[in-house]
Amino acid sequence: MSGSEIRRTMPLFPIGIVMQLTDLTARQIRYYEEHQLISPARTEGNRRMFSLNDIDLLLEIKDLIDQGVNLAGIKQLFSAKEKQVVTEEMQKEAKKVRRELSDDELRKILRSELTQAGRFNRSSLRQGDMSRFFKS
Amino acid sequence: MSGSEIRRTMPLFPIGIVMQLTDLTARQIRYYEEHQLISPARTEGNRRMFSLNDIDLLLEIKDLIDQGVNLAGIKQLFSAKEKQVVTEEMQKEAKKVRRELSDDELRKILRSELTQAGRFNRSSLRQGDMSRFFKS
DNA sequence: TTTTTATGTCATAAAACCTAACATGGTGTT
DNA sequence: AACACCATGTTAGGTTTTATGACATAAAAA
Repeated sequence: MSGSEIRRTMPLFPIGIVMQLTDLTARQIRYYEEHQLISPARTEGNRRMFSLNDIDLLLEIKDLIDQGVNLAGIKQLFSAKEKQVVTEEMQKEAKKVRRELSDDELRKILRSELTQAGRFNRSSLRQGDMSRFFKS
Repeated sequence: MSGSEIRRTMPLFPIGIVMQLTDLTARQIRYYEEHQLISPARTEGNRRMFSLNDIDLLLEIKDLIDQGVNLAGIKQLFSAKEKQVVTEEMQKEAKKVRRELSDDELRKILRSELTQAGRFNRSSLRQGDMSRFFKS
């Protein structure tokens, strides 16, 4: 493991490249940032730098706009998705905890989970997948 | 398969990012280009844009320089590697052809290959592998 | 010692990007 | 119809980043 790893969150691309990759105009990209659908990093000199995740988000935004969803709607969908991620993590954590519980306690938890079911929207957006970008 | 695929050869990164990723100075990168170890693409406005492959090459150059190899040597190594790639393709092709040959002809070919063995340097450079960059 | 190699540094010019402001075609409301 | 708002286009003026070319220099090679 070298020290120079890049994450999907690492800011790599200037806006010009992102324009090509997403087929959005600079105006659109900046507008979406202004409305907090994305938050690209900035260089010391204040230039936007986008990560792979940012590009995924922009592609999702584009899809949704093509489907007639307005920015307010997209914002809602995004925050719903965040919630979903949170609940997924909660579920994992719950599983961990369960293993350390007695069967008795486990039954209690299961019962309470069942009575609270359906709290969150379970439908998922198309997951951003950069694999279509990186062919060898 | 969408129309917006990115290949390892697709010019994506400006020199500033490449500097961070490779820990080389702009001067070094330009010098290596001047001596034809890399050939990054150019924008309409004449700015260098680097692909993932370019970055791999730069990292290999850096490694070799750290090991005391000079630019002339690196150039040789690179063209040797190209040759190797070619021979690999030749070998594949040869395999294909062999399947269409009679056992008799096959024996002839094998004999001639054996008598000509060791023509090319078989040692391989560390293959550039961007997987260290793209962690999820 | 002289030359070559690899890199640093500086000056100048241009490309790419920034923000801010105003313009405009739809869409929805009164 | 008149108005307002949304999403985007366009233009202007300023800053950052990159390009090239020239000169400087330490280390290695000749």
